[in-house]
Amino acid sequence: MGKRDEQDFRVDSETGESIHPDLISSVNADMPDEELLYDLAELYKVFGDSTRIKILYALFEAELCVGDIAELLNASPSAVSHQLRVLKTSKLVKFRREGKTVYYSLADDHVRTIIGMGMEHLCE
Amino acid sequence: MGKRDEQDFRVDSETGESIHPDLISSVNADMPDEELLYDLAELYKVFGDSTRIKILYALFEAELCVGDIAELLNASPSAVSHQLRVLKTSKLVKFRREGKTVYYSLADDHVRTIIGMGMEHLCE
DNA sequence: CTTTCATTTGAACATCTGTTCAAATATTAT
DNA sequence: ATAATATTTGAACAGATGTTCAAATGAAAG
Repeated sequence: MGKRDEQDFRVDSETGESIHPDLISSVNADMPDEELLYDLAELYKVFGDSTRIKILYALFEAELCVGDIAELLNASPSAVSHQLRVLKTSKLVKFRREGKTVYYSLADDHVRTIIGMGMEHLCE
Repeated sequence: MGKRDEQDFRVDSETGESIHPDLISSVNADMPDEELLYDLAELYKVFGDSTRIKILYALFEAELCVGDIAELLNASPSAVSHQLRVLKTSKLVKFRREGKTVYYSLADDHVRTIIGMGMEHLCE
């Protein structure tokens, strides 16, 4: 985190004016809050790892426990658990415990829709 | 790139069986190709940076040149250009040259839809 | 052809990320 | 209690990522 407050760039050396000042103002007016855009990027960051995408895709089909997911992805239970924590934090998956076993499933249908959109963009 | 071929985990020390073998097979059968899932993650990775999200959002409103975007985001033209290259590579933006100036715009409406989905997930 | 402006490029650097490994926790059975 | 199994956790490490800076390119004007 933390890469704000740089400086002012692109101020014309003579006049102090930018190329399209009006356009900039009008676009700027319609930009969502810095924080919202930051959170949005954070959300997509979660989808931006193939291990996590595989986990989500696996959960499309069924509720699964950590060990099953690990075997399915050919990954270590530890690695899977670490990533499940990320997905949990982003409220993309939910879980329930049954004895020693913890079962994970998709939190809601947004995940399907978001991934579906991505697939559409890729497959055309 | 490159983190395949680890080992086999989770093979029961005695029997050599996993907890839910049938489930694993059936889920595995419906999983898309490794490569497709990888590309999907790569696509989302592009959305997973606040600078790039801001650029895309700015382009929702209008076609803009590099300098304008830089001023809008309070970032250096160089940083913006680097990120525009990433967006170009992912076919999310297109550009045209007019004299010294290069104008960028959204490649298609998928970008809007994908970002819209993310916003929906956040704002509920 | 030299200058100027807009953009791009490449290398360097600091930061972030995901996996591994070992150890800890949780739950059930003996 | 002790053992066994499933999962979680934390530290360490390697690799990826985004910004900066300086230098290069492209295009129009003098």
